[in-house]
Amino acid sequence: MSLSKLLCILGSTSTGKTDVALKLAGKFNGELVSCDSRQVYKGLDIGTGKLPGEKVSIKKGKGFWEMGGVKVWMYDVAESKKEYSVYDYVKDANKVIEDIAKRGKLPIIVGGTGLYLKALVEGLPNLAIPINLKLRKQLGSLTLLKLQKKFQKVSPDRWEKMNNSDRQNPRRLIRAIEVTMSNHEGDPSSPALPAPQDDNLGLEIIPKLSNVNVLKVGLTAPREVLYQRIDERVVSRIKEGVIEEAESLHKKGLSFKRMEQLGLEYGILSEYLQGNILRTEELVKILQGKIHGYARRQETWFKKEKDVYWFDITKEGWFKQVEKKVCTWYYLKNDQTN
RNA sequence: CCGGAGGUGGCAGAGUAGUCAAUUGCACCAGACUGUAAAUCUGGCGGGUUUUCCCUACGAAGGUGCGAAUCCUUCCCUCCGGA
Repeated sequence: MSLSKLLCILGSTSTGKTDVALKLAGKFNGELVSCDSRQVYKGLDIGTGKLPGEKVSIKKGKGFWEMGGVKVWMYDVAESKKEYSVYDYVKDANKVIEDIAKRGKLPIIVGGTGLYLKALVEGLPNLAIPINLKLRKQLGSLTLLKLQKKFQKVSPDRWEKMNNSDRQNPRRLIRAIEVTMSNHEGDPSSPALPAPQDDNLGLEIIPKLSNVNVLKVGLTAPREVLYQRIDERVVSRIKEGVIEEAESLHKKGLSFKRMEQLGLEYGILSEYLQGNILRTEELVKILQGKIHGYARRQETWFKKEKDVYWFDITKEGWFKQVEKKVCTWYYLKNDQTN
């Protein structure tokens, strides 16, 4: 792969990642690659914050959006009715990144979805084990207790290693069973194979980004500031027409059930459109609270992310420092690892 | 001014004499997370250096009682109806 450098801008929602990425793209000849589990869907625009905070011209090209002359990829790559998972994301994003690099541009990943970012940059061992719809449907009707029993039976050793929170998480249990069953080659009664710690099944299909010089720039703000920004953004998005956006998505055939799966704005908006929330004042409050929680979850995930250069966006001169950091990294020869 | 309803922890809202520091939801705090990740799940959430321990708490002040958020009295306040 001709790829050599990769810039990641990460951080929780409403820290202004896209704006920063756009500016850096202008300076360092880059193109953006969105790493967001919801921006991949067509039609979810206002609610997922596809549009930058600062005013720039927007054109839609083939497979990308163009903002102020900068290409932005991985928007609108999936239909909102269909499920699109990390697996799809890693596959598609890899192609996009490779293509950007081939054209001699700097790929800039703009990420709010920690799992996707991790999968893309570091790889995810079990990614190649596909979803087994039949099995999921079957397991989906079981109670928590039955799921636990089933998993204990199918893979006692992995059960032992599982933490308490995951043991009570039906979704995780189902996937764990799915992974184990696939290792047993569909026969749960056959002897268990070693836990797929390091299997590289997926690596042939999904190349991990190896030998790449990655710079991770993280954006943060104190809680109160973050919450305030979120609160303001909720209000302005309603003005921009998220409600109408959700409404038209539903008219075009997106079921309320599916909207709920999409979470946050769309999940709550679907409640609103169904009349379960009456006043928009209340809608705003609920949205704000939910997004605070989301931001918190993102923070706890990103806290563990290694080698991140963090910048507090409330500190004087933070952007200059970001630029400086990126600049020295960008012009550094690749063999002089930093 | 009269009649009716009511004042519970940040909010909403249970409890209506002992098992209540007080169900629950939200918010908030901390955390997990190898294919739904804006998802899903776990723990905490009056104060006191761990505590089967103490203190302060259910509008305020008194009272009854072994014991009150829960009963009685007065007061303050809120809401609805009548004037």
